[in-house]
Amino acid sequence: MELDERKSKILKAIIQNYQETGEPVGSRTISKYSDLSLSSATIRNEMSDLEEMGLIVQPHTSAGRVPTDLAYRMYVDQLMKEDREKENEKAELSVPDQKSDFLIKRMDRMELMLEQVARIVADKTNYAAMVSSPRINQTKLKFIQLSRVDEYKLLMVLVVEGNIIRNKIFDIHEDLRDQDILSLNLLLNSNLNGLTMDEINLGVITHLTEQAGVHKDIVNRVLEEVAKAIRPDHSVEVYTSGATNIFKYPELSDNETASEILDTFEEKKQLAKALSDGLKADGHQGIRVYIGDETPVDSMKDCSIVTATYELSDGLKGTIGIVGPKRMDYPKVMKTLETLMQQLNAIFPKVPELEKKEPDAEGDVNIVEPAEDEKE
Amino acid sequence: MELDERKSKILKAIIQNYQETGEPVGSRTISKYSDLSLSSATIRNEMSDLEEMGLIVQPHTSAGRVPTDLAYRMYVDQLMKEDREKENEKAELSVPDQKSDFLIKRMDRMELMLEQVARIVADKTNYAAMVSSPRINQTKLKFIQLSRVDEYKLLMVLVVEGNIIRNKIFDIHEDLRDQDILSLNLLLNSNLNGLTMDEINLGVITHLTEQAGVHKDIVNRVLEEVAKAIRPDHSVEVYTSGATNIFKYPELSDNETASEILDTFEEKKQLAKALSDGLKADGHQGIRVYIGDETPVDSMKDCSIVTATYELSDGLKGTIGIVGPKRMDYPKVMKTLETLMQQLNAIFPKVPELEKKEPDAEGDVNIVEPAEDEKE
DNA sequence: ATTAGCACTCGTTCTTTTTGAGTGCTAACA
DNA sequence: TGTTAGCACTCAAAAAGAACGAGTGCTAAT
Repeated sequence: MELDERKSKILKAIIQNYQETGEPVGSRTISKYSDLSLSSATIRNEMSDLEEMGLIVQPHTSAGRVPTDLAYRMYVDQLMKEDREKENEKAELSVPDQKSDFLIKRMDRMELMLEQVARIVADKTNYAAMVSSPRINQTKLKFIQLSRVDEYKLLMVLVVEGNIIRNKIFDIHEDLRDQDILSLNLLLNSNLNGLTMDEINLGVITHLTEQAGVHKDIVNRVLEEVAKAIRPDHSVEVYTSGATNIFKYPELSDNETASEILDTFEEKKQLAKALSDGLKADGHQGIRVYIGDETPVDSMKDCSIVTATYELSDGLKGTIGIVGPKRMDYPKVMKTLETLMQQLNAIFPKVPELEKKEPDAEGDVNIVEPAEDEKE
Repeated sequence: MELDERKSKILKAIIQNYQETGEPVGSRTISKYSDLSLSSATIRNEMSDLEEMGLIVQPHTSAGRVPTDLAYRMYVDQLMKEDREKENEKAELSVPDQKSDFLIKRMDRMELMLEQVARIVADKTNYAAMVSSPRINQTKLKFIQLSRVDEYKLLMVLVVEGNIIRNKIFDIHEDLRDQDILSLNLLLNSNLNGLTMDEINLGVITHLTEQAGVHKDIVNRVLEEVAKAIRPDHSVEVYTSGATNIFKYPELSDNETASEILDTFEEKKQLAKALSDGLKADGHQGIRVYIGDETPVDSMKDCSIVTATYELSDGLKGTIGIVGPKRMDYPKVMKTLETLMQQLNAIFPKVPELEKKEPDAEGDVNIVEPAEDEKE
């Protein structure tokens, strides 16, 4: 059977109506709701066809129709598109940044900012939001330094490309003069700086340990940490917000389902997996839509997930995702994500290296500066 | 009216039965359940008295009785105590530590460890758990260092007592020779190390800025960060786990209530407030119980909260809390928290300063070392 | 003081009835 | 040939009613 113009319109009307009400939608409703003026009887005939095509089903005889996953897929891939040009109701969500910070107090850490982004998206859309911290793909070591903290403790500071900082405190049991520390620093910096994971090969390592002499175990421990710091797929944090929004959708808020979904949100590992999925293949403009069974997470078979990939200046890529009922407002969600991406890109311009900062009097914040102690 | 021996027993029986079943408990049940062999009629008379005393109520005529908040209060304060000596079913929960780390992979950060503690407690009790990171009361600055990262960026590393590390990257717009950095470091360390918040007074500050000469704005920015790092009541993280456990208790799992509670768990600020409450006045062994309306959080009027204060070696104090229905198993929960405290204390012994670490070959972990970049 | 007995209450559960939204089909119409 | 009015039919959900039974309070006997 053919999905002609009229059938499309009817299907779209059904989807949109169902999106709003959450109730199965009947022929009479469409007859009035849509602009094509047809009697309910005609609509019924068309609906019958649509059902045969597997695009809608009725929960029981004498109920209205509900779109199937297939219909949503079709909606997202085709039907929706046509409207999207017109629809220009400026999605005015404000990403917290340094300049217009009326929404946010201080955003001096990436972590806070991602949390805020999640919150804003969740508030704006009324769905649940999740954001994965960017993961680094191939990072250069930029700076390394050892310093003595007290008699038995050595502090190591690593800075990698993107100004991500990593600290580690070592206990030392051996004698170590300040002079030794100095030369170790020199040794490490001159040999390691600017190198990527791959470039630190056995040659470099043996050279280092040889040079280190008696302190070679310190060098080894340093190398271990370096490896951790620049390892490509080092684990990813996930920030979430608005998980309880699912209670706004009856089809998700029976205890069984809700509990499972919320569990997943608490146990962020699975979310991380779902989000990193989107990183691999960039669909249309980096936005991907998973409908029902397509979702990579078991507990969300009754949901849809929309993800988008963001990229910060240093090539740090992360994903932001929205979880809602299958009847979610796809156009709105996708629009939201799109403008969000644009804004993020505007804030973090893709200047290859050494982007010059405009010197603004006070507290000009380092955008990528996640490393701090765990407080505040 | 007098709460005699028998009434106590009956009340206790009611509470315990209700704790298990969640259903109003009737006279017949008690007549059989409790060891005092009395007919249901007698129990009924006593119950009538208990109701008059405000210790139990019936949801409606012809229903069993349910304990009031007052009854729980009495139970926690008195009734329960008697049994607690006998009850020695060793609460075997294993705090993740370095030695017995079968439960945990790597605990090289406080953050991870607190998360794990929350998880374990939640799993063990079947209630929701929350843990606040320790807050520092009066901290000394231990170490400070500036280093150049690249032409326009200066990295500052602070270490404060307890080996908490804080990083900050400054943009610099002025000329700064390596020699200048060295002397700045010298200047800062010799003047600030070992000082607490209070001791860094105007005298010290003016002396510093004077000495700094042209670089006095750098010093100012450093001081600003120092202030943040050692500020006494710097904000507190809260780790939670098992929030969805509330679905196990029907009285909490209608959508309205559940949604509110879960919201509170997502919005951790309120939890932080509730937890910090316990820090102030140490009740019996640091364990406090809030029943129903006593809870400091509005959305948890239908819950009870049990909190305990833990203290790590460096005088870092935090709170761990358990949220459950008012009919929670108080003895079990309190027991759990008690043994947990003991274990934490065992792992972090209260040696005043410079606790000697047993040198174990590899990766001897710094217990208090929260500061790292946001990954892993 | 305790208890057996009994009438009474009232939420829960099960069954029945009613309602109405929605369908499919047919026959008439343009 | 496509559209529509009309009508019988279905079935979930809502409303109404009946039966149940857990639990109570009271009284009278022990």
